[in-house]
Amino acid sequence: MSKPAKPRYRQLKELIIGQISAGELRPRDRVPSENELVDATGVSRMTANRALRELNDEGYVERVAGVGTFVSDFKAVSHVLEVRNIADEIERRGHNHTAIVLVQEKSAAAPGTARALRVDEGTEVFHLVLIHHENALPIQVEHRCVLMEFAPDCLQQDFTAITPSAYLSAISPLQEAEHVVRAVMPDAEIRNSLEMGDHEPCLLVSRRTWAHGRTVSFARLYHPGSRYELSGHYVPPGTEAFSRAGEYNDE
Amino acid sequence: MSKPAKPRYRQLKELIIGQISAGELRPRDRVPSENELVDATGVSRMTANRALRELNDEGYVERVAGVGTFVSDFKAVSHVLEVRNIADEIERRGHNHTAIVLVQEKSAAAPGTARALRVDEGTEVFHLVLIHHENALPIQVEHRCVLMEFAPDCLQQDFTAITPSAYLSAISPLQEAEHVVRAVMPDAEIRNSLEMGDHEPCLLVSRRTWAHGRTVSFARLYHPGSRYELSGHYVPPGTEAFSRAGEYNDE
DNA sequence: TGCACTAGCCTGTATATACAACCTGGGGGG
DNA sequence: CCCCCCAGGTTGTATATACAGGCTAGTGCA
Repeated sequence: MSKPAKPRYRQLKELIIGQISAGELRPRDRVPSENELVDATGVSRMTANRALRELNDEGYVERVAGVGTFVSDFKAVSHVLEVRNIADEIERRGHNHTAIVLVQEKSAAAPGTARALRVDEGTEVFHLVLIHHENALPIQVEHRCVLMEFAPDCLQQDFTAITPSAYLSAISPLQEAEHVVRAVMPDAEIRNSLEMGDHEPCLLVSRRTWAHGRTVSFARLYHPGSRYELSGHYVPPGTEAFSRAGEYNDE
Repeated sequence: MSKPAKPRYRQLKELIIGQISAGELRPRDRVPSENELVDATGVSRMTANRALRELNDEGYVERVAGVGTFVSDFKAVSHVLEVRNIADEIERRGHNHTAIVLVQEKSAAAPGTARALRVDEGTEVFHLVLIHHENALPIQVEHRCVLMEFAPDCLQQDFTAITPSAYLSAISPLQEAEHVVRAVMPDAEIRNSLEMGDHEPCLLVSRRTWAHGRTVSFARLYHPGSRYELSGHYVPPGTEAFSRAGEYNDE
């Protein structure tokens, strides 16, 4: 008994997603046009159109009438849980971003990290610790572990020039991301690094990213509670955007 | 000079969204079938199909082959920033939810609240304060302000039986939502309500919701940092789901 | 009464065709 | 040399048509 047989527009979508995942199509590359897909696969143009249109709606590609279809940068894929690059975020606010690298080494994965990355405890991974500054004020401590096979030249990178997040996006097409947000009290090291007062809480974002179905990286991002917030809003498609939230304290 | 004229499938979508927003079509109501739309508006069935299909993709409606198209509940609209109903969330974990109502009154909006709701300072609004428990352990303090015109019978509701979030969803189709997440230290009242230790931080979620383009409600949701986390992950459509994150601490 | 089957409506997909709008590059005129 | 304009490729939309598959209600038979 044969399977229900996936519809052809779906097969086309998966073909293209597969090429993006495999790295054959990289961000900003041109995707075959509708007519080229028609010639190559024998479907009708409306079917190719539907495949590309849905890939566009889902953020995989961006289409420009009269020009063509191009692979998106990952950030465009996810307006769900945006994979924030702290440097972009700061620059979008018109501020200046700088970073200090505290640790950049190969070391054995600690138990929690090993579980997060789904590797055996003690597996060697790249370990990074950075402090990110916004206008000279520390805004994030980044503890990151990266699987060695995905970024063999990790120790040679200058992470004051390009953030680990941007570096990983560049070398590997990120496909899945998971965030867990918690409020925690920082230990002395984090508190010092972020120049925080006593009894001031941290917003801790734990982020795992995947590519090709495998975990690539696990990061713990600590932010001073008094200087950082996460925000997001949902606007149904077709509605006009509205202004962002500010601070709303009643005292 | 006339406008570019929106495409007809878009007009159709907006027509139906409008009827949902206006309450003419309520959740679980049947939406006209493709052929009915063809007869009513003169478009071709493919055009009606595209309108309904996109409304389905966007979560406004749900379609069942052979049966029809039906208006969704709001929760399905946003898998972007899910509008969490704490009671549903707790029940999904298989736990027991109870709530205590501390305040349920009409009062003047404080400055920050007035700004968040975009009303004049001192405007009378409904003010609610609840403590939500998960298996008898306090998990959330909810400070909520609701515009009176949207919920005139707010003072008569029994919010131990139905959460304010569910109540508001039921009386008005929520369309836009905004969340801001911060780590803060609780004041004594919150700390007591949540049975928290000293120097333990709170995860504060500020949420505004809109309907019909107007702000409906503004809520501050305080959670004990040691017992609560927010999580979300992005998986591109077509990929198999993967297991959720747990706790990853290295000490 | 109760069961099986079918007619009919609904959505899902696929195709061929047509025209509009957009963008780029190149050729021709000033 | 520069600018304008147009040809051709590309996406965006609309339509008519066709067939497949899911679901329901009602018919009719046992």
